Amino acid sequence: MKIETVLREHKRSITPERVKMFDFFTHKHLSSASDIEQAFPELGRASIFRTLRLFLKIGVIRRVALGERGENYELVDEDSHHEHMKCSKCGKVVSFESADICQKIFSEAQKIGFHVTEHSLSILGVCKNCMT
Amino acid sequence: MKIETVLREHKRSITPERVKMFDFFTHKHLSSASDIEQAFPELGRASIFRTLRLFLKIGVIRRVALGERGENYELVDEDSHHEHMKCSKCGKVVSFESADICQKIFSEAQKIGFHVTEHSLSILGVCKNCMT
DNA sequence: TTCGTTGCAAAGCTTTTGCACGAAT
DNA sequence: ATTCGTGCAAAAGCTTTGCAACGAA
Repeated sequence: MKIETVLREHKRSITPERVKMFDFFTHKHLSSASDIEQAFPELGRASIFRTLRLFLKIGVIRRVALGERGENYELVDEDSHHEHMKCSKCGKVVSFESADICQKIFSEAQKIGFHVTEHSLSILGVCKNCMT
Repeated sequence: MKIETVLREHKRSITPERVKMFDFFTHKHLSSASDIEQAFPELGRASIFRTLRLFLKIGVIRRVALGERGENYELVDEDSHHEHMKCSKCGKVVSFESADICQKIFSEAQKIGFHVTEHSLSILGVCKNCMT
């Protein structure tokens, strides 16, 4: 996915700030606003939040809830659905394929008469290492 | 479930503030800190947050993510697992049984070597009425 | 040139902390 | 009597907004 193309499709300007943030997500898969702020101190905080909102809106990233203050985001991957599990001791995050959970959610939504636009599974626990 | 018993089991004082908050959850199932603050203006904000944290810790309530600023909480129901779907137009929240999703999560966690302590599924969408 | 986007600073919310007073055990 | 919990006020963390200046189209 080329961010330039997506921005053009949505009639939004291609700016160095947006390209920087997009590139950041391609190498740090799960990031928060403050991760980005630390990585690019020259970016204004407001622009970071505005760009995150834009990326959400045009479907470039999605929110990932992990039971914390402050949201996390990751690039949307069209053809692979996964969710995250976070160790509340060491902070490690593990992802796993979740196509079947996705499917379950959609079928449940259909029963109720809901059109799902966004979903996120937040799992906290303790990893093998931290179980002592 | 009697809150007095649970508090006693955990060697915590039984106070009118804690009882009030517990009772509030029994009739308004999904609530945020500010819902409680509005319902009981006489309670200090700090005590509300402290009590929420206590209730979380002793397993009386659980966090419910709904893609918003500010957390929501609900009473833990030992023998029925459900999750929530929220309409982003009208704000309506619908819950649905999710025993099978729960099971899937636990089996996935086992594979990875994780012990799940808390999980929450956040689903946003558009309900039948709002689909125009 | 025009309109969208940025950075800064200030404001807004939600949540936490320190401390003295008051209540529960 | 002692310990635990409360309220207040202040601080801290995260996110949004207003506005003037700047850069993309």
